[in-house]
Amino acid sequence: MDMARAPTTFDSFNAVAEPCRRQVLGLLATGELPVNDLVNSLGWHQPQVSKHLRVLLQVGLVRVRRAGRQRLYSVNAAPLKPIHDWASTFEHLWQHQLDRVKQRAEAKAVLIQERDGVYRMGPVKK
Amino acid sequence: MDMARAPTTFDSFNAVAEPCRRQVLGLLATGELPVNDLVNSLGWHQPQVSKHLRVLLQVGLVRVRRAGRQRLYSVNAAPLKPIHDWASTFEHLWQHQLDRVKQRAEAKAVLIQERDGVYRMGPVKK
DNA sequence: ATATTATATACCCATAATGGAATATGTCAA
DNA sequence: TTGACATATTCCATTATGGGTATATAATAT
Repeated sequence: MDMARAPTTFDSFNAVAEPCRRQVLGLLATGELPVNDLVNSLGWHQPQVSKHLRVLLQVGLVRVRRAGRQRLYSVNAAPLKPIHDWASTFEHLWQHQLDRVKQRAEAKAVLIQERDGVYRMGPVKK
Repeated sequence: MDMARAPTTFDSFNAVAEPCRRQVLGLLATGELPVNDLVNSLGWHQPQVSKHLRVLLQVGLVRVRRAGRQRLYSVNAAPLKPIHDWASTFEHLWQHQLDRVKQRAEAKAVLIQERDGVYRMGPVKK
C-alpha cells in the first residue's frame, strides 16, 4: 500500500539524485555519444551504463538516435529546468546566509584592525 | 558490497528527491515552524513529519532550535546551491531547446499568415 | 549463414527507504 | 509525583535500487 521510495524514473529529481547519472549527463553535455564511448570514458561495465541511460531516457533527460549498430545518446535538458526553478525559489535564502557570513567576517576584520591599530586615523591617545 | 541506492542522507540531491521533503522545505521557507504546525499544514502523521525532518537535518537543509517543549525548524538553504549550480550548467541547452520550439512556432505562424493572406502588403494578384 | 561488434535485458543479491502503529523521550504544569 | 503535551525513535512490511554476470537482440561484415 506504500511506495517504499519514489522510483528513479518517477521524475528528474529522482533520476538525477544518483551521482552516476549526473556524470553521464555531464559527458553528454558536449554532444551526442555512443554507449561505448561512455563506457570507455567512465570505466564502468557496459550493462551499467545502459541501465543508467535507460533511466535517463525514461524521464526524458536523454534522447537516442540509431546510427548503424550504435545508439547515439544526447542530452535533453528541459526536464532539468523544474529542478533549477525549484532551487531558485530558495536563492534569496542562501544569499542572505552568505551575506551574514560575509558580514561576520568583515566585523571580525574590523575588530582585528582595531586591536592592531591599523587604519587608526588620529594620534593614539595613550 | 554495494550501495543499493545512495542513502537519502548522502547529499542534498537525494534528500530533496523526495517530493514530501520539498513540501516541508516549502513550508519552512517563510520562517521557522514547530513540528506540529507542519503536521497540521501537511495533514501527515506526526512521526512521518519528524522522520522527514531528520533526513533534512542530516544533510543540513534545516536547523533546529528548542523552545520549551517545541522544536522550531528553519531552512538552511546553502546545500541547495550545489543543485542550482549543477542545473545551471545545462541552462544553455534548455534555452536552445526553447528557442528552437519558439522558432518553429514562429515559422509555422508565418506559413499560416501566408496561407491566409494576412499582412499581405500590396494588392493580391490573382 | 555465420561470426563479430554494439547495446539491451534478465536474474541474483544486499541494502535501504517509506508509511503506519506503537512506544519512548523530554518538557512543562498542577 | 503525576499528567498532559510535543516530538523522536523503533519495528514492520513492501518495494525497488544498483552492481555483477550471463545472455539476448540488433546490425554489419565475411
